[in-house]
Amino acid sequence: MNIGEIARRAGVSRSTVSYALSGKRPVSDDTRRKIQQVIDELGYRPNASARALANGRTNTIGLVFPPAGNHYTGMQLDFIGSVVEAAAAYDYDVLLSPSGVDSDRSFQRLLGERRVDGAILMEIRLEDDRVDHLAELGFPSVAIGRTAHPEGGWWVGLDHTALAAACVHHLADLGHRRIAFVNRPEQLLRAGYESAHRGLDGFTKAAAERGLTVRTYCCGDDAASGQACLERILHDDPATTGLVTLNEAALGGLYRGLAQAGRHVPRDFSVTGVVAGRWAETVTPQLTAADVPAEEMGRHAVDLLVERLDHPDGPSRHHLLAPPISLRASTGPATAS
Amino acid sequence: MNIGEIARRAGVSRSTVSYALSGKRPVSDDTRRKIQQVIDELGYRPNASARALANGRTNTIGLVFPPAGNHYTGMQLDFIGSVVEAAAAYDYDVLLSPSGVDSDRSFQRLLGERRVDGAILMEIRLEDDRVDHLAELGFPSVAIGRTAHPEGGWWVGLDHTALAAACVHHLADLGHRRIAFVNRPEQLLRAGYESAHRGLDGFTKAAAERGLTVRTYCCGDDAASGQACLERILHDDPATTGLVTLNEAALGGLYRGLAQAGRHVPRDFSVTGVVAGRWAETVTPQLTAADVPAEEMGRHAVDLLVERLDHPDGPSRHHLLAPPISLRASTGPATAS
DNA sequence: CGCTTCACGCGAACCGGTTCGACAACCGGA
DNA sequence: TCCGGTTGTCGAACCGGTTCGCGTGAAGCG
Repeated sequence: MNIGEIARRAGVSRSTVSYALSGKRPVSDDTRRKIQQVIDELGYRPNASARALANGRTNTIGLVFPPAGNHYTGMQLDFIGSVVEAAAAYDYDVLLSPSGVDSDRSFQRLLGERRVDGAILMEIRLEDDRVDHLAELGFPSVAIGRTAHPEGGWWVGLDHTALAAACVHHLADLGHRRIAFVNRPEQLLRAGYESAHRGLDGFTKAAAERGLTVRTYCCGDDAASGQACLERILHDDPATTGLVTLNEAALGGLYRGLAQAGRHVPRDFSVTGVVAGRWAETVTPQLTAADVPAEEMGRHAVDLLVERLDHPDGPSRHHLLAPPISLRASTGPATAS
Repeated sequence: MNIGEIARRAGVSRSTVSYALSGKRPVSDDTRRKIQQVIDELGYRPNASARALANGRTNTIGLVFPPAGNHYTGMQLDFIGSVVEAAAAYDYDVLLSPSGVDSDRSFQRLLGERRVDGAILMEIRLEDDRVDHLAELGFPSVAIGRTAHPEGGWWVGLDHTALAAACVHHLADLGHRRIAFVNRPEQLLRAGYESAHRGLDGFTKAAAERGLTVRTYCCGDDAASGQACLERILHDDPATTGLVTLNEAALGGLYRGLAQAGRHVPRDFSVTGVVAGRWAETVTPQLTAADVPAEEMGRHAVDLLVERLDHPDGPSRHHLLAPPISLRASTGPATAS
């Protein structure tokens, strides 16, 4: 069942059916009604591939996300969900593309074979060849994250530097003098992940400003690693009274480590960081944290991409977000020890 | 840059280029080399829409997942990740389709417009019109979950009945006599979600078998609801000493409620349920639970779908999984009270 | 009444691939 | 030398839409 069949049954030509559907040329009410009736009767829908071939747009956007090998964090899930939902509102479908080790292959599929009109990139690195590559090609894309040279690019990012610094100031204001930083896994830091780098920067600078004694750690994205990391922290400096973390997935393990060391949160030890709000609330006591507005970021990314697709020659745009710290129950004044 | 351009530069016809690429007819080594050289030079890749139009296959599978309105659980994330990864291994892309309120619209896009060759459905209901609809159409699809009448269908499911029963027996063996069941939200139960129904069934029957006193609850998919639910449980029957849950997202809240009621896990109260292993380990004490093998299920679903696509006339297949309970630290003998 | 104007619909070309039938060149065997 | 079979290549048709240019009949106008 194709457009020719509809045309035949309605007693008109294929082009007339096409115009009746698209409205790009006037069609008399009579014929339009007749065509619509046949379409409803047969439940006809135009073939997406044929349409994409003819007018050069697939009405699909690609979402390039990290490989499953690493554990997913809740934040990534929220990104995916909100991107899909926002795209649906614009009548775009979302094609998932794992950007694994051989990111070239996946990229070739998306771009070279023209499967998508534009792309949204997650898990950005400070020096990101994917971003550079797309920029060179002039291919419409929006990054969720910000490279070291974001000027002139399209992105929506989180001000990790400021957020980590805010966490440090929060702890310093409470009187903490010896604190630790729990980062994402070392492998990601070495790969240049922007959140890991900027977060670390913000933490280090703010701590220096306040004259704090600090230690920084990398930690795997799971509970067991979090627990192990906390043991190292207390082993390296038992006088530590607080920590800042970017590592959502390790949070449960950090709490467990504290409980087993007999440190009560927040009486003996304060915990804070940058974490999606929904996850900050699952731990007890609930985490005082800068809540990552993942859903808002996903929506923004789609809005920007659609704008870029609709106005290819418009100026580049971006959003830099810096949500405030939500005070919950995991931080408190440093005890005189 | 298209196949005609390649043909021109290589001094051959378009069909020869096509055959050189597909290998469906012999091409002399000389011409093949010449063609390959031009292709490499120009970085040519065949247009996916054109190819899909010509041979009737998109090399894309649709993943129909629940709308973002409800919170996602970690399990769903694991499904998505493993499906994408498994599909990539077969050279399939994955198109995400939110099956929201107007699931018809999204379905029409996927099927009517022929965007995908097959589909994987998540969040199955006992009476699921999507499954029925696809079965009527003979459209290749695989369900992650099992309807009330799974005979002759393609699916990969979890034996929630058996798993919930196993949890009850585990608690009963430890001497618990009064236990509660914490289900998914009431809205989902009413909608007929299979895990909620079968889990409840398994719990109820096993409890009756063991002569236990039980209460069952529905609980929202977030920590606050979990905490509230636990308060209700202890209010309704303070002598309750254990619970079984399917609700991953509420788990943190349940623990918090217990802590605030002064019940120590596992000394005063035992907690168990059916939860993805990775999340069972984030809480303290770690949850004794039947670990949902989400990644394995996603892989199986893709395997089945690809088999169905390759052999449209083969007999239907399915996998019913029933992972054992992993003993961790959240259950213990009932205290004589 | 003859002329322009406009609304409407048609046919053909095109998007970029795949596939089928035909044909030329070459080979060995009778 | 002629014939039959291979091998390699080509042209044309096709997949199912969109879009451009043109023709036609009716309405508008002096």
